[in-house]
Amino acid sequence: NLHNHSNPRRCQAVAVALGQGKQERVMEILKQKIPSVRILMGIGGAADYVSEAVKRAPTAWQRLGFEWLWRLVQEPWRARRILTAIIAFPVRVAWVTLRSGRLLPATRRVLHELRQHFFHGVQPSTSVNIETFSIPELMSVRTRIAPSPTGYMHIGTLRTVMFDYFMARQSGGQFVVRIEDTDQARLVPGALESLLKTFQKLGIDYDEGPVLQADGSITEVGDYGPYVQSKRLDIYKPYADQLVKDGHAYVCFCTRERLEEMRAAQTAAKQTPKYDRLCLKLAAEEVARRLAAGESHVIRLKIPDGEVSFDDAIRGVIKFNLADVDDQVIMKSDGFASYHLAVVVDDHLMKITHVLRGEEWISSTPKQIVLHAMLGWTMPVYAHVPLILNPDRTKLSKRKGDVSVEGYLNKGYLPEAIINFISTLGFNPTSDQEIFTREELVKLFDLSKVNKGGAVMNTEKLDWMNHQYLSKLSPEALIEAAKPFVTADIANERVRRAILVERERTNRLDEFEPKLAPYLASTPYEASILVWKKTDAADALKQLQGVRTVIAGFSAETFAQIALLEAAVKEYIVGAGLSNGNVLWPLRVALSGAEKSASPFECLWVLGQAESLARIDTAITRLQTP
RNA sequence: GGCCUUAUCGUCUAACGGUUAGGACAGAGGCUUCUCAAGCCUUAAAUCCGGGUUCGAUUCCCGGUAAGGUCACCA
Repeated sequence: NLHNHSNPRRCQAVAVALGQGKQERVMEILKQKIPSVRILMGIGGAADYVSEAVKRAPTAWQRLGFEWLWRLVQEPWRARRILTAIIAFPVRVAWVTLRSGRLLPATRRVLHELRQHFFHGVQPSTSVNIETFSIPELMSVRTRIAPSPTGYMHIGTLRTVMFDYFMARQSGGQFVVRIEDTDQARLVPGALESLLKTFQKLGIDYDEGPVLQADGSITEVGDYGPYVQSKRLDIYKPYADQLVKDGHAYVCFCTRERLEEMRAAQTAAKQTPKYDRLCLKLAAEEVARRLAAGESHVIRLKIPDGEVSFDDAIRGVIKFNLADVDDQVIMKSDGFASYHLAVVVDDHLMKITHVLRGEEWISSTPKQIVLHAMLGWTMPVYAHVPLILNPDRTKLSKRKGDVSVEGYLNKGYLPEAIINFISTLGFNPTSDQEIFTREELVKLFDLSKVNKGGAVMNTEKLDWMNHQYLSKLSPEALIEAAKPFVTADIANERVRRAILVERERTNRLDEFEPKLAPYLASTPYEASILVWKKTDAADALKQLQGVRTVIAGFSAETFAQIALLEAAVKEYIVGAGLSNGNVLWPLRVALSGAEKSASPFECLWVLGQAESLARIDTAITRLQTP
């Protein structure tokens, strides 16, 4: 039994009266299948309290904490269970406490309740509203993302995708991709392909939906297709007709002009724009006649009176007065279902259990609740995730920053970094960890821990995170990742080494291109920068000449490793009784041509012996010719 | 304007009534060092305001304020 399963935040597992040892087994299964379930404690006899199969002790007994004694007297056959609860359980808690050296949250809670009970006479909390669900049903979490193909994937969509993905993967359920393209006017050619390609680039796999093949064609996988709404047109119509037949919806012939005028008048009168139900008054014969005449029409939902509420998995209960809800169009005059009908029908037919979507959808939820009620369907769990914001705290827009996932990919952010960053925007399962593997997120994701407030997209932090991921890449993986971002030939050993050396100073892959140039061709520089701050030009010249002879004598083996080069150069410095700065500064500048650069040893390694000597010679010439 | 939602350092967040309000990014300072970067250490920085409930409120309740979302034959 799960307390209030529709809201995971308040979802607590209570395993009940299945017999000795079986409660633990149920807890175990629950914990395995639904990691978000929090198990507080299990005490024998809970089911009896819940079902009120036992008569509670008189209040005085309860207050004094002797209910167990009362029950023992009343129901001696329950002695074993009651004694287990009052003796064995505390003993076990004490044992766990001693062993771990700290109070478990559940224990703290119980102690708190006991103190409240004894010192303040507060009644212990009791469970209410128990609903029963079978475990297999809980296991089959099905989430979906339903983008409309109007361009690239929005960064906010990606976050919802990740949350959907985590929920499905952690429960062994399915993640479905469905394309919502019922608005023919907004179709963008190629947008669907681009969207699916982004899924591939990010390495996000889904169980059902359209899949982009290597040859560019699109095929579908899954048993609940088609997964593109424009291919499901005939599926919606019968439901709309049924709603009309049942009196839940009606035909409307109002022209767009009339609707516009009506709204203008309502706005002028400071009323909320809402359809005035003119066509609801039409006689059945007239409707039939005008329909037969082929008059352009839509079908509107007849929103009933009253209130609806739903339990949002992130926000808790949200209530609406249906008087504020407009009679929504569910079938458009072109014969296409509108969004509201299509989602409800599709989510139902595709057996979606959890609907995760952006906060902007909250106000359209009542329409969908009404639709569910009219069609006699049970509602999925709704979770409205917060918006991603511009630095000025308005809804993220193209004008104020990059909103497309492609855009971030093209700037050289690694897929895993983008995913890590976006998944932990508005959600963090820990108090001090920032970098999470995808597996960790799958395991730790918890809808009830998702923040309610919108979050500003902080690209500086994304840069930092990308740098973290970049520095963890293997040399081969780094070069592979950098390949699309550099124009130089990646097969060139010098290019490869330069990338490896420069990664320390790189946040994004697109920063490599300008950094590679100085390694490929020497750049002009002022001779004065060859001189270290603590010395003069004469010394710089002398040190360069000295170190040049040493480097000229290095073997190919020495040039194969940075560490060997460093050891060899430093051996020379120490042996000749010189100091690091006097030698290394001019050497480094001679090699890199810049005041700020990688270490001289790294430069030697990248450039190789011949090029290094050539650059040192150039520097020497510079110092000699004033 | 109606309805709905939200509110912890500049930013992202942690703290399920008891913490000196924790971490991260960005900032400042230091160590290291041939420079840069990285790394390490230190530092500054927050519970929107007002009531209530409570021995005790960032946390629960109410009221303000501010911000955002939404009010289509778009999704």
